[in-house]
This record gives sequence, C-alpha cells and structure tokens, in this order.
Amino acid sequence: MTPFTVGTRLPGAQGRTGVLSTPHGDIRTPAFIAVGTKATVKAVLPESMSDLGAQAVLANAYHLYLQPGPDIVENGGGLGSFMNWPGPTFTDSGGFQVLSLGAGFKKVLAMDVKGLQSDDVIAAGKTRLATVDDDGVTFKSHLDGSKHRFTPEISMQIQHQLGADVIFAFDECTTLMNTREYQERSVDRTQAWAVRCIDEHRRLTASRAGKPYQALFGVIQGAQYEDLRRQAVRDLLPLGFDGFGIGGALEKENLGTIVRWCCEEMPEAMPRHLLGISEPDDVFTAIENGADTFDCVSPSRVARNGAIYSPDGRYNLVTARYRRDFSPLAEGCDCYTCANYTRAYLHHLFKAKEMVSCTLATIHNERFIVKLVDDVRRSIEDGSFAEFRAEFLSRYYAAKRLGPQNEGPGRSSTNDGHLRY
RNA sequence: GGCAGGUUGCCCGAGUGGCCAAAGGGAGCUGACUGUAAAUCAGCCGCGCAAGCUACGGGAGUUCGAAUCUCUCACCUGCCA
Repeated sequence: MTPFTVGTRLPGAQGRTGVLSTPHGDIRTPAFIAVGTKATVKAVLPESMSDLGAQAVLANAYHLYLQPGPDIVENGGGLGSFMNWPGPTFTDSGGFQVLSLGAGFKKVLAMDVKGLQSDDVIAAGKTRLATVDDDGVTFKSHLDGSKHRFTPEISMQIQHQLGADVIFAFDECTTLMNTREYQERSVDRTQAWAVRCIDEHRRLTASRAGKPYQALFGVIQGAQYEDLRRQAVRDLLPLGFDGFGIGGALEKENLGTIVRWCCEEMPEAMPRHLLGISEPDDVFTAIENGADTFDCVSPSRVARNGAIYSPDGRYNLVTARYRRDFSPLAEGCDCYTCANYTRAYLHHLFKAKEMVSCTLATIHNERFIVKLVDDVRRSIEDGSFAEFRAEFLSRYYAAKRLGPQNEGPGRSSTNDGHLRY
C-alpha cells in the first residue's frame, strides 16, 4: 500500500512530480518538509507555517521521547493534534541522534581530520553520549544525563505513539570518516534493524486497528560507496516499506550521484525522502535525481542566527551594512515578513535580541525554500526545469562569483563540502 | 574639618615592580550553520604592513625596568565630627 502517485516525469533523469497521500492530506511533490523537532517549528506558529505554504512537518522521536514523552503526545491526540498542525506529519526515528550524540561529527573536526579514517570520532569539546551495538543504541539524555536505550522495536513503539503519518526505520548514520569496513558493517546493521522495524511496525499496526495508517520508510545508508548504496536498496526492497529515506554521510559534490544510485534501484512508485537537505543548489540536484520530499533544519536554524535567503544568495542580516536598509528581506518575496517589515527593522530586532526577530526571519526563510520547491515542481510540469535551474542558480551565486568586494547580499564563502545527517 | 578608599582600553572590571598592549565580561566587527545537544558556535577587537608607537586620571619623581612605589594636583566614594 504505497499511497504515492507519479505525475510529470523529468526527461532523462529520475526526477518527477507526484502526490503523496496521507491520512492528514496530500503532499504535492517535490515538497520541502519543514522540521519541527520538538513538535514545533522553532519560533513559528503552525498557522504561520500553513500560511507560508508548508505542506508537512517533521518531528523527532528521540527528542519527543525524552520530552515530554510519547505517552503525553499520544494522549494529546498524536503529534499533529498535540501541536495543532492539521496537515501531514513525519517523525524521524532517532537514528541520526546516534550519530550526533555519539560521534558529534562537526565541521571543525572534519577539517582537522580530513583524510583520516576513524571509526571512533568525537568532535572537540563534546562528550560521547551514545554507543551503538548490533542490538541497538545506549545513550545518555542530553537533557539530564539519564541513561536510555533505543532498539528498532522501541523506536517503532515510540513513533507509533507519536502517531505521525510517515515514520522512519531506525538506522545507523555514519560519517565520511568511518572506514569502508565500518560502512559495510553499518549497512548490514541498518538492514538487520530494518527487518526488525518492519516486523514491529506490522505488529503495532495490527494491534492498533482503527488508527490512521502510518507509512514506514526504510532508510538507505552506504555513505559514498555506489555498491553499498545500491545493495542497501536491493536488500530493503523486499521488506515491503512504503517508501525510502536516503540518509547518511556524503559530500555535497556527490549528492546528486548518490541520490541517483538509490533511486535507480527503486520502483518508480516508491516515494523517496532525502533526509536533511535544503540548500537551493542541493534542492535542484536532489529533485533532478529523484527525491520527492526532503526536510532540513537549515532554513529555520540559520534564520534564528540572522542569515536570510534571497534570490541573490544567503546573507547575514546582522551585519552592519543593513542597519539603514529599509527594503524587504528579499526582492519579490511574497512572505508575511517581507510584506510588512524591512531589513533595518529586523536588523534592529536581532541586535536587540528581541524574540520576534527569530519568528520573522524563520517565516521568511521557510517561505523561501517552500516557494523554491513549489517553483521547481511547476517547472517540471511545464518542462522548464533546466532553464529555471540555470536562471535561479546563476543569480543566486552571482554575488559570490563577483567576489567579496561586490555589493548586494551574497555568500562570501562556501562550506567545507561535507554534509552531515 | 578628620580618617579611609578609589580613578585601568567604547562600557563594566581583574591586575599592586619585569612573564602587561594589560585577565574576564559586555558592546562592536566578521564568519559559519544541510534527518536541531543551536535565539548557537568560531574568529577579530589601541594605532601601524612592519620595525615600532601611544596607553592604566594630570604632572613630577624613584628604579636597569612602573598600571603597580613616592610626591603633588584634580575629581569620586565611604565612615567620623
């Protein structure tokens, strides 16, 4: 039972439009799924998320398990009802937290240890809070240090209590620095866990008859290795997942290739979710190569730190040059913030550490990415995908190409080329 | 009037002979952020490209060497009359 319908195909590529149906409504794909880790998109009301066109929200099983606890969310009517979000919801399994609390893989470290192969990597200044074994993960709560354990079964139980429309299998997310040998073992482990997730999911689904159907997506790992990625899909396919999540360690330059490998191995009718991606260039790449949905913290996190998306690149609004800039955040933007406020005002709010600065900036950034993906979808439908991408990206990166002395918002540097989930 | 204490870089504030262009905050400036341990984190922050210069209330001293010791002037704060 795969409630996914393919619409327009992108010629010569894996990309397509479609509709993903859930008990709480349809998602027109490709779609950006806003992240609301702790059952809230930080700083923004659900009504605002609806107004800006967000189609679905993704929360996190690990965080909601620790606080407030899945039983409370369940008693609150399930994730959507609890947080007053009427539309479709997703939950991530907590698999990513095994990485972020375990290895604490961060950019600083990635640069310091580049080329180094290590299976026991911890970011500077971080304490390892999680350890993995074949049966599951033991971790300490980042909130109070208490000890907990997740297994595939427990993650399924939690996600069933949370009640999201789309849930993910419990997986192990590795880093680019793990050895090939470790990546192999890890993919095997994720596969074994997938089997257990499916079993538990079916058991729970049967025992909870009458509840809205929850779709379970398997998660594909395998880092940068083509054979591991393709094999991971082939191994997961017969298990009967409703869709797939593509996760794991990869370099930005390999994003499209990796998504393509995975999607080429899947039946066309399978919905594909790319975990943790939303930079504009990555959005085009991911969609072209077959991703239907993707979620990312970036628009909201970056907004809270004063970075603003615009057609001319991402820029830092807190910079002094915007103190007296009375134009909207982005030219031509139709969001609530741009309709009513100026850069100078938001700059002031950020400097004064006023809370609405986060709200207004997040509304803008979320709208920017949602609209970008909507526009991409339309461009696939009317056959102008390639032109739209060329046009958008050439403008988006124009400021950067002209160099730092160039006026107008733009990025002055790129990241280290590593993506972390 | 007497006694005691104080005056440090944009602000607060440590430092009581050399390791002090001076701790630590804040402010300011810049950068980063991709399944959220993030309203976070990192770097810079007297002038100068540099040799070096100017700096710890003002001035004068002691000393090889002073933000640190002495004298003096100015202002501030307590307590006693």
